[in-house]
Amino acid sequence: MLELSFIRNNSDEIKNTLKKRLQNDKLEILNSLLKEDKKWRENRQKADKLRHKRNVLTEQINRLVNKKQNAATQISEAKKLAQQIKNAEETEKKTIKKIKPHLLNLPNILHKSVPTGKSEKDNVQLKKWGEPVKKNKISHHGEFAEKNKWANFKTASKISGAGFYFLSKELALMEHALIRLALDHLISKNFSLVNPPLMMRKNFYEGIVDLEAFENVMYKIEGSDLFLIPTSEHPLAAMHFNEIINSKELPLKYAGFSPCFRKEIGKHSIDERGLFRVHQFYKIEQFVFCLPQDSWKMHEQLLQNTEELIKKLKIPYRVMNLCSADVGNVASKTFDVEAWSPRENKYIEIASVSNCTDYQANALKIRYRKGKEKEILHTLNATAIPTSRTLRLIIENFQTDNQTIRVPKALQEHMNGLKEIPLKKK
RNA sequence: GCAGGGGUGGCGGAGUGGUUUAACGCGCAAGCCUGGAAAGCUUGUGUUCUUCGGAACGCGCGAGUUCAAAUCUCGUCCCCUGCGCCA
Repeated sequence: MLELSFIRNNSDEIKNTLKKRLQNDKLEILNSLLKEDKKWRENRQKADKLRHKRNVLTEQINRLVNKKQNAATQISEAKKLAQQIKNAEETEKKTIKKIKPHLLNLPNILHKSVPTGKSEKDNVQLKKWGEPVKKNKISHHGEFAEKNKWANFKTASKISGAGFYFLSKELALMEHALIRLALDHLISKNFSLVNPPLMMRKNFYEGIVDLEAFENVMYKIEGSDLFLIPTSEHPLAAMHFNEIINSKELPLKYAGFSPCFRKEIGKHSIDERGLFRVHQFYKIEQFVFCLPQDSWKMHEQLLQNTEELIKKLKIPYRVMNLCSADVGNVASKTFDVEAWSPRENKYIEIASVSNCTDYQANALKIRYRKGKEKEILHTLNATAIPTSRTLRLIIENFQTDNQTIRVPKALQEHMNGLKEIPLKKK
């Protein structure tokens, strides 16, 4: 959520961002917001004056009552004020109610290094790593997993629906290995590990998540205002809600671990037989609170951490600088890390690294203290490893001709030393 | 789930309808002092609006009573204690 005072003084910058993001329809929201804000401030002054009058009268009454003198005149005068104040306050409330949704609708300001573009096709490739191998004969990862009894999509979809899966045996073990690999890596970089709540109240998502997520992405718990988390990013952000953090303690670096629950209604369909677009997966997330002047450097560092992990897995990847139309509303700039899929002969999205600047922290009132100053700090989030997609890419990239998978070296120590799965029968 | 107690600034903690409308302490910051530091002293330290004089709001959150609410009433969330239930 943008700061109201920022919006007042920087409407041109916001207009510019809206145009770049292809959200011209929101120009009206901005105008209406500025209008309502002006109205609110005018009404505020009117109400303040009335309340001041009442306070003066109250003080007089107070003095008279203490001296045991008659205050009837003042009391009746104050009574007359009551209705006027009530009216003014009601107008105030109404205006605020109009302003709030507008605030939630405006996206974060794009960083100047974000390329202008119209769709994901305009994302700019920053770097490439590894040798993408084209393979003609490669099994579909889902079928391959089913054949080895590592996954059961049929039964899962019967009992839970499409987009769910049972994982078993070596593949289930590999999921744990991936989690452990990511956690160890982040802990070695001084991140502190957090297992957050898996459900969170609606008001803590407001202003830190895209509005559409409530409808399209998040599962609501019936009979309460709790939502299942689509990523540990959200409870990690909310963890320091309404706090003032001493600048000496910054940056705060967290490694969040949780299952992620997503409805994903929208442009993309759910995988019938696969581990790519699913309703549930595990994710290790990097989340950072830092000083505003440090956030862009931190953004690069988080990307580097994510890259290091994929390099450890030896999966070829490339890094994309998302263009203006593709950066999410909450972020100011986002890198996507895309890993190579030999089956599809293309790179597919596996991680996302965002600097949300003060957008989330403003909504959650997370500030830092530096001398006398108190300011909103910056938040960043980045995928370390998402399990299901990574498992798919391992199955595809390390399939051998004799229908086994080489276990990436970095995972072997977390898989009882297994070098290849399934074990060949002698 | 039931009963009782509670929620006050960055923290601890006063205040139980009306005396400048959050005392006092700690922490933090700036200044003085110092060769430098510590200690000490002084000042500052909730939010918003403002015509920069001030003003309004603020005691978990939301309603209400009253001329006036941290204080009274109702709802709600959370914490503590005890009992119950449970993996």
